[in-house]
Amino acid sequence: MIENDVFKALGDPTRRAIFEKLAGGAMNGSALRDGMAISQPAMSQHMSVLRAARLVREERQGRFVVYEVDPEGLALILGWLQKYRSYWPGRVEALRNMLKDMDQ
Amino acid sequence: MIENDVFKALGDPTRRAIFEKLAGGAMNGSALRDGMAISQPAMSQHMSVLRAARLVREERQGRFVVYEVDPEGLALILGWLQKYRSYWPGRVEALRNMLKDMDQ
DNA sequence: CCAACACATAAGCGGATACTTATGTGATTC
DNA sequence: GAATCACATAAGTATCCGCTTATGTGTTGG
Repeated sequence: MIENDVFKALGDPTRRAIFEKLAGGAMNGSALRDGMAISQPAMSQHMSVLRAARLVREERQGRFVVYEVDPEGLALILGWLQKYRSYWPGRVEALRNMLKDMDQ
Repeated sequence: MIENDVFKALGDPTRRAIFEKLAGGAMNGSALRDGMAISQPAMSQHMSVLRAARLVREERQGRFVVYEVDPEGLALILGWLQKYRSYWPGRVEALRNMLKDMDQ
């Protein structure tokens, strides 16, 4: 149940911070790590969780592994949210219209 | 950090099932419970988590507590997703397919 | 009143989770 | 080819989570 993995992955503030940083541009683990008070194994484990949730994908480049946002995970959340579209509040009306545009 | 609460709340399949059932219409705890193999205290605890995440709100009616979807929680997720909307477009196709699946 | 009902809270338990230190694997550079 | 670097994996630990049973709180109706 990958839907579960996405929500669980994002249910941790450290992983959301990592994801947000990655959304600014692809980078390797060391680059991700600096500025963050997190050990190398911890980062590696978080990346593994994010990858399983399809929020992040990776590509090996020499001795580096470059991580980048995988849109698939976001699409999973969007798909889940679609089921409850009728409850979306007026404040996100613009967002709803945007999805409508994308839908056709 | 309420954003954390939303993702954590949805990172449990039982709670997503409860939420989905509630999305079909407001109801009390006992009504929620039947058809689900879940004890009364467990349900009460789940409702507490969902309420804290602003995914559900409640209203006491006599000796019943009627629960209903609180759009605020969904808005929080949408708000979070919006930060990464530049990653959405490539996935419209997947979203459409997901919608198609859900339609049947 | 009090019995029945709807729900919340307390306490305890097993498994999951996020971290740590130590070590392994693979690639690069000198 | 040895040292170094980037990352993964192993193993241990403390905390968190979701469940259970038992009990408490508040409401309704006989």
